[in-house]
Amino acid sequence: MRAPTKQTTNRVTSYDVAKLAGVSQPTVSRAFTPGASITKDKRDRVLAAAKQLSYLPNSIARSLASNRSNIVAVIVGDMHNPFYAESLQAFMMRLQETGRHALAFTISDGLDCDDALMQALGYHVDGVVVTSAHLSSDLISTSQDVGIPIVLFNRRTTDRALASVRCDNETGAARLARGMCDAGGGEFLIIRGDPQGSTSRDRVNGFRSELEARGIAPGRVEEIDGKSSYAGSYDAILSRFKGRSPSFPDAIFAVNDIMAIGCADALRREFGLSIPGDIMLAGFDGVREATRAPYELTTIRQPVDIMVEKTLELLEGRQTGTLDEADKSLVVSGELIAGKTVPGLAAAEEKGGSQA
Amino acid sequence: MRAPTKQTTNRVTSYDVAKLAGVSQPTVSRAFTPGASITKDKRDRVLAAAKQLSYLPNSIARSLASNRSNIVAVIVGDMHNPFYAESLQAFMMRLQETGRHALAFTISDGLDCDDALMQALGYHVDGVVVTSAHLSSDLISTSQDVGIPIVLFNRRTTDRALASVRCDNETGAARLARGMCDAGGGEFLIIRGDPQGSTSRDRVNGFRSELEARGIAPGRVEEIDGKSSYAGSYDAILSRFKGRSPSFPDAIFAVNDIMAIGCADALRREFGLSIPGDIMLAGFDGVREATRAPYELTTIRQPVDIMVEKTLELLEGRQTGTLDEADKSLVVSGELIAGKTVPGLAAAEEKGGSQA
DNA sequence: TTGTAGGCGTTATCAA
DNA sequence: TTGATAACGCCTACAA
Repeated sequence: MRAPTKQTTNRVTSYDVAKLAGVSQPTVSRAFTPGASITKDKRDRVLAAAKQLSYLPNSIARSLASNRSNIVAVIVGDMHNPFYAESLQAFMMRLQETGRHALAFTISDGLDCDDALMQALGYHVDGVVVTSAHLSSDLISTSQDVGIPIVLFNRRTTDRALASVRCDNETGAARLARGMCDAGGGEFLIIRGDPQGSTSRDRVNGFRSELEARGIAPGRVEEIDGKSSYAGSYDAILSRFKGRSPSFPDAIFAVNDIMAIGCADALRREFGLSIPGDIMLAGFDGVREATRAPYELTTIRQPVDIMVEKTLELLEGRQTGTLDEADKSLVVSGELIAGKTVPGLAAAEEKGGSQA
Repeated sequence: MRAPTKQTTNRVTSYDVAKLAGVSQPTVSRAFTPGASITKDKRDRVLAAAKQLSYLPNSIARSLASNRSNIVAVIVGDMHNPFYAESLQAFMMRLQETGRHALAFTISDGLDCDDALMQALGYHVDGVVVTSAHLSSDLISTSQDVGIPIVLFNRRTTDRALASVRCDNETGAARLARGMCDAGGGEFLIIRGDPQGSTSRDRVNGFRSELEARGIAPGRVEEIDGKSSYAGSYDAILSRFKGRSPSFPDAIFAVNDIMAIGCADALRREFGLSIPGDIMLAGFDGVREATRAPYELTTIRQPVDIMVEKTLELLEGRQTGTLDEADKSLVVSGELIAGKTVPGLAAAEEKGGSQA
């Protein structure tokens, strides 16, 4: 019951529609442009013809002509970390809501962040969001030559002025440290993530600073590498405490939730410990998984939706909020999720502050 | 220290490079085309000039001219289900490895699958992968007019001949039913997913058929709706067994892992049950989370990498494996992950079969 | 192997 | 408001 279009396979263009509707080609273009000056009558005629021919405006051609792709590249590091899966999801949704789309890249063995950025730039995307990993200075300057804005998400960089959006990692981690001290922590273990990444570093620093401020000697704070992943954290805990007669710390701070989850599973499964009965635990990110029954993790929730919104605003040059002058980063504050893995925190929150 | 390019902001084209390198524009094009006929000397000169100007070939223009976008749209339903996050990850990786990229769409309140497909078609992508949700027949025929191939992933459709790749859901579910019967199951509960979706239906049917074949009366198999999500499943279990003096089944089959996980958490947390001590549990998909310490779920692993590979082959018209004539679907078999939530299965697997 | 000429389907500019 | 015409940046013949 479809119209007897002449083309055998595909490729209906605005000219075909124009001919059928009895208008010029640019008029067809206008009919598909919201807010263009065109009479309702013509627009209707064009749309009818378009429907009849199964015409769809070619976004590729539009991009070329308008020099705007409506595509934002999103480079995401580790999709196995639910925080990044959630973030990608949030970017997709927000972009779609505003008529744009996400060209998604993942970092893997074969493709590092520079490669991904390079390829993204080739599409002349409207912007690039980098959620993880390192960018070489070379690539950054290339992107500036090409005129494509980049914003780092949940990362910052000191060596170069590159816009970024992140959570207040230091303060959040300090809040957790305070809670753990209040709950009686004396010996601490930190499971760090990527030592190269600013996020892990900032959280570790925030945590340690607060401990020092509380009079905890640095010697009572150990640090191990959880490789930013569930398995990395699980294995790190296992190999750290296996064999010797284990002497566990009072409290563990995993630099992100997925490592906290891996840590919790390891502590229970491998050592039969209970949380927080035997040992306190806190994470960071506030992913869904962390709130589930086996964990109910004490953590700091990153406000992903807000961060995504801010990131896209920065890409567009719009800019709400105050940029940190030093490093061009926009910092939003995290929300303490009391959870149940640090005793006393929930009550403290209700009273609106620390019970120091 | 960069070259004194004349343009103020951006927009270096192949003509600029050609001029600097002293060649024609198509030669520049060839220099960036693997396997094009060009002397090494010229290629080197072009590449040097390109680097000096920070030139990047414009993929958009290339798409328009060559009528090949190297972009595949991936429409993903629920990113909160780790199976889909994993699948998207796998698609991104495979596409990147072959010089293509994923334009990612997510289904949400504001954008249904038809909308997403429509927008994807507008980009004249090389193909569309649909991992979830319904497509209207209208849109499908439109896509055929436009000549863009669509492949369903983990879905099939009966009403129209649309290519699809899926796991052998019936056989997998039947395998689980067999294991549960062997382990002494007599009363069953099925937590189904989207009743509209073929995947849930197929698994339910496969499970029920096997039970019947084993002589389990249909009246001993109950079915509830878990809404394909963790929370949906958790709540379904909660409201099904709360209040009345609970009479639990022997075995629960959740149609996917994320629901099985929600079910496990609910059974333990809300009712203090142990798995498989008090009740057996099986899932489907084989996501990472299901293998973790708190769950060690008995499930069927979908071979995501293979399915992704097959899906992309179908998009390209290449086609290994045998298409089911009836519904154009390519079916791969799942792998039983014995886990620990159905007793005896691990042993049975070692012996290479059912112990019927 | 290389260069010339034309076209991909749209938006942008400018008259009418 | 509408239509002619010229970009947008590249690829694909075709000819040299």
